[in-house]
Amino acid sequence: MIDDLTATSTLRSRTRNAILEAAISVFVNDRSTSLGKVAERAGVARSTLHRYFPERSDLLNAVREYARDKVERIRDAARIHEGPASEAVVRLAVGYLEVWDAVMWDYMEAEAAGENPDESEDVAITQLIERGYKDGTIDPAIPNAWIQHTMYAMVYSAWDYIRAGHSRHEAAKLCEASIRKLITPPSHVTPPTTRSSDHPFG
Amino acid sequence: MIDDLTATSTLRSRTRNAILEAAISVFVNDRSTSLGKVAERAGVARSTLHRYFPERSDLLNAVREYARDKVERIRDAARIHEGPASEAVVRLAVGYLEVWDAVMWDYMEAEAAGENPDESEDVAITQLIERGYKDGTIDPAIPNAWIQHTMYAMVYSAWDYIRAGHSRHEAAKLCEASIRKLITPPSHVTPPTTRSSDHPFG
DNA sequence: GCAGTATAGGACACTCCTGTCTCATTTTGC
DNA sequence: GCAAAATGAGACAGGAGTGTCCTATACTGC
Repeated sequence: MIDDLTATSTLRSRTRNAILEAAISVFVNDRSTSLGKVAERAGVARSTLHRYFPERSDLLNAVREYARDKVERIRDAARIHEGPASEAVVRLAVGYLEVWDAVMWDYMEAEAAGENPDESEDVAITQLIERGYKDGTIDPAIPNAWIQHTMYAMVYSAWDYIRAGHSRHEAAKLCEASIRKLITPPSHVTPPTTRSSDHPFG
Repeated sequence: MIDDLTATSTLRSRTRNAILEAAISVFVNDRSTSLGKVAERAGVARSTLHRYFPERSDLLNAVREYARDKVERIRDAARIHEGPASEAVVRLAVGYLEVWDAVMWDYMEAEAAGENPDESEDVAITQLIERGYKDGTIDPAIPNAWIQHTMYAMVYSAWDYIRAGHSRHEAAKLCEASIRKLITPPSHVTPPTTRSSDHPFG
């Protein structure tokens, strides 16, 4: 689990983290949740919350940064420059599943802020998919933007599948297999790094 | 376009429909939008809105019913009992794309209301997929619930793809092709009803 | 054209959320 | 154990949304 993020075990940062975690977990469902409920969720008095984040916008900005860091950390861990591009995409997706609330936040932020078409596209991921076109592990007939959309959609599916009562492990396996199906070129066989002895839906 | 739904051209029902359309289009983005903004969006005074729906909950209930009807109408039009099950799933998905706001609403409602696992599963769709397992057009290795999740996810992807500036036609095509990739059994070739001369990503 | 109906616009009290205070209590670091 | 720091609990005014009401205006069917 990636939980002790910036956990400099001092009280201040523990409280701050508790508030941010509560905020992100609550705001992904309803962005207009009252600060009172955020504080309650964090196990903290509303006055304390205001001490850390004087105005609502301060909290929102902090959550923005917090989520961005969280997602970037996962992206780094996915080593998207290593191995076949298609497998890197799968690793990235499974990683995203771990910090879905932050990913969701980032995604919504990008949508809300960016009025330009496809501003939500991430440069690093766009390049990763380009690499996949070249190394032959991603079907070049599928537009880059569409692959990004469907990757996020699969992660969301998996997260929702977990929420519906299924195991995280099963959801991750299904998510992996589905993404491979979506992006693998028609003629391509199972990528080398994957143990092909396992049935995709084991 | 499916627009003149219950359009009994009388003024009352036209106003009512305008309010409901405005409500659903606004609430899918932010469930807590003020009634003033809903009224403004509908081109109607707030007092008029209150005349039709005295309390906020009345409007919410009406939207719930309105969305449900809209989705059911699309489902009927998709003729899910005809032809290969996989193609029926594709037809259903493309239909859902037409009334995405209503589908989204239904989905969120089911999630919010249902605390039981998988309550969001729809009986008719569950049976459709079961039929697909039997007629060999849907991979029986993929769990029924997962197929439903991914189908919704693909429709969402397509809708978001459109919102990002791409054409509705392209989004629908990509959605179709992706769903086929996801659910078709490994050994299965292009289903009979589809013109196999077209490249899936034309 | 006329009576009946529907609407726009605004006033009003009420509730909830917000941001700012203050003060007592608890926890930390030494 | 003690001083400093952090927290909890509550008061308070201002703002926004809600629900109810009323009146003048625009529209409908006959």
